Amino acid sequence: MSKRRRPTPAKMADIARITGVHVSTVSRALAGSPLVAEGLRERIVAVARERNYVVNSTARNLRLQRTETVSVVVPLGHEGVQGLTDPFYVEMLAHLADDVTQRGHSMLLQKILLPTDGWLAHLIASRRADGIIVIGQNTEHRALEEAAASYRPMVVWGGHLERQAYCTVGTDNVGGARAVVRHLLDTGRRRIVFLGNPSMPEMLLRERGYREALAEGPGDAAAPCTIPSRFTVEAAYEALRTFIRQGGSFDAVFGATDVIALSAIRALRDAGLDVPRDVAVAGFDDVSLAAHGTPSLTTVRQDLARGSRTLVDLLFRRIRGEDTDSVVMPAELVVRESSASPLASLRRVSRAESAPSPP
Amino acid sequence: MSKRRRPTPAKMADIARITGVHVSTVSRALAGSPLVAEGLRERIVAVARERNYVVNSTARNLRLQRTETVSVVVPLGHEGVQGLTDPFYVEMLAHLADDVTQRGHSMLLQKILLPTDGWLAHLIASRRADGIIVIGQNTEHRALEEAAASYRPMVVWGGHLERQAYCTVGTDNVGGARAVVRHLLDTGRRRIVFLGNPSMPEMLLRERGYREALAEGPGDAAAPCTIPSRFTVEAAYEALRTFIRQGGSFDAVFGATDVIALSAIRALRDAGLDVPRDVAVAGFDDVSLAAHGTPSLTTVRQDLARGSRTLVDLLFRRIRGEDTDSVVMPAELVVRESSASPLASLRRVSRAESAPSPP
DNA sequence: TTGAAAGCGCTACCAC
DNA sequence: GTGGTAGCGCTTTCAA
Repeated sequence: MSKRRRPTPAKMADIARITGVHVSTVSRALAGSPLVAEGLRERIVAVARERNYVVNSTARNLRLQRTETVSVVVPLGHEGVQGLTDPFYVEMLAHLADDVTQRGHSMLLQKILLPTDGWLAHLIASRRADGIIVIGQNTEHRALEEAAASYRPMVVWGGHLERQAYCTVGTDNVGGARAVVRHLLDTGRRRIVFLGNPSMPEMLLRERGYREALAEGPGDAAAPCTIPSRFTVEAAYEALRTFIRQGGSFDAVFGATDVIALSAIRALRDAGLDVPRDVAVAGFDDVSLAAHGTPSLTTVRQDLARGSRTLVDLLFRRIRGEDTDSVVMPAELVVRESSASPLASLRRVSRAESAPSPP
Repeated sequence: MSKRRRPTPAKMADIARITGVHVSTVSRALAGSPLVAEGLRERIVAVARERNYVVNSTARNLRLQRTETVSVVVPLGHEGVQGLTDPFYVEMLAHLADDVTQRGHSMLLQKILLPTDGWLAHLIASRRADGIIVIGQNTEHRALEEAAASYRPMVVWGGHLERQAYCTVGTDNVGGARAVVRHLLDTGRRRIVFLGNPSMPEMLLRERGYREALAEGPGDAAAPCTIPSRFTVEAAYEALRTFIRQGGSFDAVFGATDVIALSAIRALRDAGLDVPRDVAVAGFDDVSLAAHGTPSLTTVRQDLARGSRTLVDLLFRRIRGEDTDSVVMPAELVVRESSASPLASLRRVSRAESAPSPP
């Protein structure tokens, strides 16, 4: 309603005037410089605190030629709001917020919906941040390659591809996928499908691990079969429903992410199939939901706390001008109910179902 | 490894030199001022684009006395990483990222773990942002009140309390809670417990709605009973398990949030109780998970897209110096499986259980 | 130890 | 229309 005047916040010159010294002395005092006499410094700090004065970071940053800010950017293809809602990204974000803050920097969060040409170059050129952390390559491998040619302080969470120019931190996607598919084969599954979108590097690597495990597996295992699906709840659900409706035959689903795998479980149940009796399901990520559903989800754990720490650590080294190699962290297979052996399930089921008809 | 020199990015003076005009002209041209001759402007813009020049926002902001940035801050008590992971916050964040970006501003994300005295005053004084959006009051009502006395551009997502000084946007918590509890009473439940932490304003209001509905309900309904629980998966699970173990008697649980309600379902199941046959469960928020679980969750929907838009809209009006009133949005009851009538369940169950029936 | 002054990169006012 | 210039609030070099 009323447009009252905003109270002008104190500036360094005000503090200087009040304490009767020059601004440069205030600046030194507030920065804890040993040049300022002990007593004077205390007096200045006291006045500053009393007036609730905090150094203007814009002016400070202009002078110092830095921003004390890290940009965290999430490129999303057609995933929309849902994309950022994937628990994987979220847990990563929460960790990054901690780790970046701990280094005394602010965190700028940027969602890039439907990346347009030059978005990354523009983001870099605007110099709103001292460094950039990109979460997930999505379909932006090319843009990242180009940016890395001239811009150093950037680290990417994602899959490590051959001969890539940019620095990544990520899990051993191939190894993790191999382990989980081998586990499915070991528990008697023979027609395993892959549900995911191999146009994203991480998914591509997981699919590669899937193919490798099948190639090394028993001779009676069915050939690899990839059902393309974006990584949203709805997309995965629909993709699998369609596959089932079209008569696709399989006894296990390896979802490229946990969100995909959990959607697969729902699609299977809605199609009247039992998990794990009829179809085993496994995912990738080990988001917190994975352990709590019914059935709980077999998956591959990614250590996000460590991932976040590594991302931030490498980024700050790059900001300092160092060069850093990519980091591939080991993956850990987590076996839960959704991939229980069909034989075990059969036993359990027969007990329940045979009860009414006493032999 | 090698500490290569970072290439110095172009500045406005460079563009001026190249095009043979003065910086002020470049500034005007890039700002699209009608003062610059058409042809000249195009030439300048072309050179800038070619050199990949983007205006230095720090310098620009210092000159313009603003930051083109909005701070989104999430105060967390003892919830830790889990707090930010609550799907409710996350969906809100994703929307805010869109809405803030759409206004041409950047979004600073700040998690405040275990708020210390003066955190908000400090955040405001640092002037890293033109305005602040606080998501959830948590236990910071006092701090918000104090800040609002002198700082205008701040909007808070949360419950609207009597005589509060700061501007909030939120759902009608009392009304939503009343509706859901009335629904539980209507479907035959009589011993309804509230699971949540009334020290947070939103939860307090939901608890008030719960009490009001019970007070207005049938005479044979049990007195209100609040089981204190923080809003993390683990806390809610443990709180209810303990209550059950101590012999608490109830036939319905109203969780203060969906995350709490979903944890309650797990706790009940693990205790051998069937939802909704033995105990009905309802939540608040309608996060995307609520619809997809087994059983699906009865809850109160909050319109986050609208909430986010309103928050951002009010904030920008306040940044412009306007005064704005708080907004309370209507709540919508969403009835799903978790609160199905015990009679209906009984019928279904008896059909299934009477078949084997050998005692 | 403290003060004075330059200057970070930009925008806007005032001349012409 | 365009150029010159002051100044946003701060840090740091150089003098004293």
